[in-house]
Amino acid sequence: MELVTKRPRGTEDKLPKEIYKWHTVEKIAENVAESYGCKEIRTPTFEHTELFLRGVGGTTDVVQKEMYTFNDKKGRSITLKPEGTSGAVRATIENGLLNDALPFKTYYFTRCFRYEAPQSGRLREFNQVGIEYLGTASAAADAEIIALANDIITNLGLKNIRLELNSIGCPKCREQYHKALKEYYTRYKDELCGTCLERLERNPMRLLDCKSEICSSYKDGAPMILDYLCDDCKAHFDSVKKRLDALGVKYTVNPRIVRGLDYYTNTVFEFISNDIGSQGTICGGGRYNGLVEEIGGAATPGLGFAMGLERIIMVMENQQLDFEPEKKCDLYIASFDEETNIYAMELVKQLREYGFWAECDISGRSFKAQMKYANKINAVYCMVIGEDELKTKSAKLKRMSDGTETPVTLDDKFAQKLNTLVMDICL
RNA sequence: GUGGGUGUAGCGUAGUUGGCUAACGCGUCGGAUUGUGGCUCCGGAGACCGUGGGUUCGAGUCCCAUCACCCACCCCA
Repeated sequence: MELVTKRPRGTEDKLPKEIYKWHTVEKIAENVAESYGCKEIRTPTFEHTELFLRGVGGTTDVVQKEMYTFNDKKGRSITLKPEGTSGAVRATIENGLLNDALPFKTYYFTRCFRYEAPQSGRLREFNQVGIEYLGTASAAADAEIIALANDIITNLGLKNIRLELNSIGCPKCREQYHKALKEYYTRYKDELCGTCLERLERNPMRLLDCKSEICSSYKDGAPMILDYLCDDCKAHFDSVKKRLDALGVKYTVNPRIVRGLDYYTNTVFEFISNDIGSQGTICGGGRYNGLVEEIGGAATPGLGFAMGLERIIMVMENQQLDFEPEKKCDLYIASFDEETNIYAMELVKQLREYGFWAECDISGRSFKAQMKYANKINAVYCMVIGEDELKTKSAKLKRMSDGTETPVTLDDKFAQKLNTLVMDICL
């Protein structure tokens, strides 16, 4: 068959046979987030482009060349979320959630879209779980949210993950730092690329993640933000570190972590794996004290992180970690003709009401083919309904693993009987 | 955006210096004397050889383009 068109570049189909991996990861992330008091929020897949221009920042790579932006039928500029924070924060402000008890803690699962060159661990549409805390400026919150991320990683069983930490200061120390950066880079002004000349004026920190060969070659000698932190920011960073020590969360300070989104202030961090190739960051986040105000809310501090679900699953696969196993069919009921098949359907319906995974033939297959099918789908039990069983309302439950049979009466206690048998197998 | 590698049925592969109806394994569907699966045996379906051009009497095999995937740079989740 010739397909009209294939799946777009950089996208993935998550197939039924591997979906249990996703369920495993999502469940653990959700449980941990809720144990910290986070409630789920669901926001639109697309937003007005303006949100990301303001939130993420007009000089970032994400905004400048990676967004899926288009005009809708009324000519509005719409953008598919390139990241989760902006939308979540917009929604909390718009719905007045910051008027309730603070801090406001929330989590979400979302798809993100970035037009990039796909490679291992980098897709154009990818999934992440995000956490956001709004309304607390305390270093305790920084430590708690990093611990939260760490807990998810630990509960998933991930090994060899390192946490890198940095502080990029507040607007006050940023001012000093920008001045130093500007001074440094102005020396090479003649060699810088066009966008960097613009960055030099508008946002000198973005010079540090330019990909052009010449600009990036000056990165190593550039001044580092840690040396320009004001007293408050230094104290904040020290407190975060102290608290992480107390919580037993191991980290290394990496002064080069800057993060590609403009909204970050103070603490920034990344959890990194070496097991999945060069795109090893499985979690990234930090504090963003200016974001709420930037997109139109009352000045409110905030912080958060996002984990890349595809990358986490890759790590788990490479480390051969356990996922919650797939469910199996509890009972398959085979039959012979229309009459017995209809009775089988009735029984299956009852069992499903009890929460069992029960199946019978819906393809008009021969009895033998039905048995083969039961075997193929890994049914735990199977039962045959023929003329006799129909007449006597009794049958045998056959355990497929070893063939042992248990006689049962097909009355209203049948489901309970099956339940005890299924439970026995689990033990 | 820049390099390198790859593209044959659902999956994994073979296809010799270009030559006849493109092969094999797994999977799938069916069958092996009428009510019991897994093993074995037999059979069926399923591929315009990524796509489009070109060279040639003739191309899965050669050339060009294009698309996609993989890996890396970079950046990030």
